[in-house]
Amino acid sequence: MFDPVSPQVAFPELDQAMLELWERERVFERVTEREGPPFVFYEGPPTANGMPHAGHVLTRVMKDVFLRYRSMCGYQVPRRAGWDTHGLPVEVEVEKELGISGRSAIAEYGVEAFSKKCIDSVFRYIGEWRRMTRRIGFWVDLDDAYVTFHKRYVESVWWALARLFEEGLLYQDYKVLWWWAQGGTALSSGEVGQGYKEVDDPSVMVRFPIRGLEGTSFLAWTTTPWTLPSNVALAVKADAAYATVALEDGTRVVLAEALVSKVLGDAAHEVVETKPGTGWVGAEYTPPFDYAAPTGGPAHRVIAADFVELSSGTGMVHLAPAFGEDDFRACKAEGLGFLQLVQPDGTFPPEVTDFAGRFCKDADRDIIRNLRARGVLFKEEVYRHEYPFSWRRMDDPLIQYARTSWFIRTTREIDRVKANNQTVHWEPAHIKDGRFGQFLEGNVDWAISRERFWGTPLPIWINDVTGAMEAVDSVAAILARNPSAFDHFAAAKAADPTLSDDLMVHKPWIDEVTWTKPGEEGVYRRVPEVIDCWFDSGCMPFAQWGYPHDNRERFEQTFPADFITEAVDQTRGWFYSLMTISTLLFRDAEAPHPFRNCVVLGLLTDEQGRKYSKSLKNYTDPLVLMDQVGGDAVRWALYANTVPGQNTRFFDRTVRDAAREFLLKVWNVYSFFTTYANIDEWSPQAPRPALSERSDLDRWVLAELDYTVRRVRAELDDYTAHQAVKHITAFVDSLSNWYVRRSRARFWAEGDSTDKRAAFATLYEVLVDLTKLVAPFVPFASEALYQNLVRRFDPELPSVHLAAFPSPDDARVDEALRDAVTLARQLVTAGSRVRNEKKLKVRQPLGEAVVVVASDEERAMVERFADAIREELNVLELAFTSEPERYVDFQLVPSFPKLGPRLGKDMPACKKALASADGSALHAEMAREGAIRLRLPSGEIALGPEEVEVRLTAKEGFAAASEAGRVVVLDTTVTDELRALGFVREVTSRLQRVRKDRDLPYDARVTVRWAAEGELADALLAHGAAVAKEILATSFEQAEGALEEEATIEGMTLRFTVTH
RNA sequence: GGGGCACUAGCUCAGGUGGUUAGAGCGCACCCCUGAUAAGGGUGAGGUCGCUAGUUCGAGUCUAGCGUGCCCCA
Repeated sequence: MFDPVSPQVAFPELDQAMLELWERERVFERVTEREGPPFVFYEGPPTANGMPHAGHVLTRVMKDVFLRYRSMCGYQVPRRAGWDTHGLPVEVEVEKELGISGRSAIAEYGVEAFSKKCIDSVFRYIGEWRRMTRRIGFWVDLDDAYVTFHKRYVESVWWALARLFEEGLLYQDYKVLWWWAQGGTALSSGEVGQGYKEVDDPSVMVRFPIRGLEGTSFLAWTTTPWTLPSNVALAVKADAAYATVALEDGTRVVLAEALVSKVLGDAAHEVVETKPGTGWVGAEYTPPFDYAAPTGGPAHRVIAADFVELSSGTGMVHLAPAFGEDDFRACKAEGLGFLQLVQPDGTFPPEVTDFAGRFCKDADRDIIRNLRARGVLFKEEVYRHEYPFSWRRMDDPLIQYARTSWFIRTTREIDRVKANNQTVHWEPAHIKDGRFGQFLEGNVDWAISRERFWGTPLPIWINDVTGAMEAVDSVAAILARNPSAFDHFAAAKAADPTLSDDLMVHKPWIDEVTWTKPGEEGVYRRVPEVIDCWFDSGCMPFAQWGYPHDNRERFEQTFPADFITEAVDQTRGWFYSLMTISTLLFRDAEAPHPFRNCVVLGLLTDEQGRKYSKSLKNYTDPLVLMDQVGGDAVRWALYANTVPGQNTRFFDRTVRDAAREFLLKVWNVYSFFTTYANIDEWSPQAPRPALSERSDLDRWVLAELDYTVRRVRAELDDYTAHQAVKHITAFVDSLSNWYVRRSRARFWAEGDSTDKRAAFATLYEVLVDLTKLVAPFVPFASEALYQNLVRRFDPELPSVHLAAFPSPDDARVDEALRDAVTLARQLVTAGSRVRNEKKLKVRQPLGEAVVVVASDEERAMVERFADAIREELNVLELAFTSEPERYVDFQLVPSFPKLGPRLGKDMPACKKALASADGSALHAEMAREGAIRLRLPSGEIALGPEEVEVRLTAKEGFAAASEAGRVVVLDTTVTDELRALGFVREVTSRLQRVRKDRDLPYDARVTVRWAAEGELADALLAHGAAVAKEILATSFEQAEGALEEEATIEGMTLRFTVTH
């Protein structure tokens, strides 16, 4: 016996039961411990210091489906979790918690205490992450996760950095970067990109008096007035024309000729001279401020630069090399000096006497006022543009700021990275040469250092006297240089035994590590920087094992990954860091590495296409949704609705639809099966008829199943889950709406028969395979089915997830059968349309349906399923006509795919010739001769039967309809006999309803007494036995007197009593 | 300013290698079925496939330009 299965099911409760089952039976452990060829997966480490949302759910279920699939295919699939624990996000959370902000505040609070706080903060929401991960059914080993701040992990990262240093790929340079002054650090381009917002900024034109030309000034333009005290040069466009313009007040200004009217507008002016930009190169001028002089080279002269544009401003650009990347490069190329009159905290230094101590951008207004007062300001405007702010604190504007910084020379190796990229399978494919490829094209050296606290310390020590540098790759390497290097940490640990050993490789303790070298003066001291946390996560292929200090074998076994997937925002994040680091370090490895297949997921948005956001509250907490409709519904909805790389509007309705359309349909079939199997005491151990003994319907559904298995395997091998879902959905529809519907009577037939045994065996086999087929997608429901359908009879495997994924079975393949059913269903559709149009309800039997098909092959196909078509259309006879011309018009259309290559330019003529010819005659000719001849302008051609399609259209005047080129004609005459049969159906239906209303067991026998008059009575007298059989009545007798119930059929009264 | 992606039915979305009747779900209208039943199913209406050119015998599909939206970068 199977457990009885109610058609009503509470999926959330079922989820819980399955989760408990998995834990009780250690299913996850058994899956991962199994032997098999490896399928390597890398988990991109999330940061657990924020709440997980639906987007995280998407990546987790997408990882899960492919991993479960591979496990079921016999691979050994390691599923190690990881956590990203360093970096600015963590620091900022702690700052918020402490109510402090900025580098100096942290230094004041104490770096030691701050680092301890960071460790506490990193796993603040790990409970929520664990709960979400478990609830959605993502199998990952959270208890053996790699953690980026662990000493062993940090040492691996050090090893990577030391290698790069030795190869000259890690260097220090002075560069202009986006600088977060309040936070005291530079930001990576990815971080900067997250902080753009639209703001109004001043745009000023300032007079720069030309030396030696009394009364004449360059008119230069800038949008950052606060950089004017640090002016070093002016830039012109070499080949542009520059005009000297006399103004009303007698002064003269120089600016690009093209911009004269735009800048001066209606004001009276006269162009007195024009010369090219090159004519001004070298000219000297007096800068607007003289707080300090540039050092290291000449200054205050005009240079030519190619980035000068004439679309706005004056065509003369103020250059402050300390505060602009272009400026820096241009001035350096000319050998000019340098001046940086803003301090790292963003304030003006004391020598800028008028503005000392003020935040530079806040001083813009007063600087403009000062310029105006001195008559140097020419014009002031406001312009609106996108400007970057700190993504962690959107009130803090970033500034471009020259700093010394550490870089990885990625540009030197970028061709290797590109070649590696070319071998990766990206899904969707356009990422390779699109977003990711383009990013590589624009590659710049990776600014890797951060002047912060909580991160992997840069493992470079510099001799404070000689300047010699050393990179170390481990604690052991440090101890080899100075055995007592960590004595201070040991002392700290003695004072506080809870101090984690992982902190010995972190600030501030690591900063106290020093050494000397014999015969060399000076002390080696560490540089102050930590590194970009993207470098940490990019090292995970080896750092998760502590390689190369540890686990060399494990690393080699798990490199490269077969599969990773994350959202599109990781293109410049994890995908880049993984591939770049791997390419630089493992240059001899066979490409692709460190990942072979990468699925790039789009963003989830709300119904209006807006990003999910906490402040808008425009999404339901995924945990709440799962508790309402179940984890499988959420998973299925995500697989069915998200295409890799595409944003998806995902909201509650999507999930509810998924439950209804898919899960409930499968569940209903399952419930149907168990109900009748139990009534018949059928069990899987019962003898099963061989395939050849089963009906066409059985072999059809098995052929469909096999087709689906092949398609689903192919799609999952290609990482296109959404396509796999489509094939499964189509199969479930066929199973439910054709196989089960057509087979119902076979299951409730009396007694025993081969056909009945075939039906049970077939539906059982289909359900078991379907269960395995959908297990990677909907692990909970499939497990529930498996437990009841399989495990109770075969306790060997405790879980569907330990079973083998269904394999193609050549014995089941039957394309002809699949085509025949497709045709039968098309004819049913056409016939249903006729009934609909003629208002002939299906319960009224009709005498005959005439089918018109185009060929003998089609006729044979139809005959194979004639019974089904008759029953579906409720007609007594299914006939074929010998004179199709009576009912239909024939039209021949060229088969374009077959004829196109042969005929080429003659195609339109061929189509026209066929359309204008007599279709019936052509059809007859084809039947007679096996080919038809057509006269085209270019000559005569012959077309074979494969080269044309025959289309039939129903003629007017018949109850007929065409579908896909076939026609069904119904005889709509309702004879008395047919009318009587209609009554029988009506009465049967009413009586069945009574059984159901009384909740009688499916196999309960009843007796019926009835009374009626006229033709209704005649019908029941004639066909009472048929009614009785249908409703399991042991007697069905006409009666007099008091009867309990009454029904009206076509205006006639039926009275009856049903007794159980 | 540069790059990427998208634009298909009222809504949400599918549509290998170009092939001539462009599909699904939801919604809507009409209807059917009734022991899979607090479900299920059928039929229908609804589409200049963003616009304009081009390549081709043939373009939702390929090319170019344009428009709109989103993402990324500057």
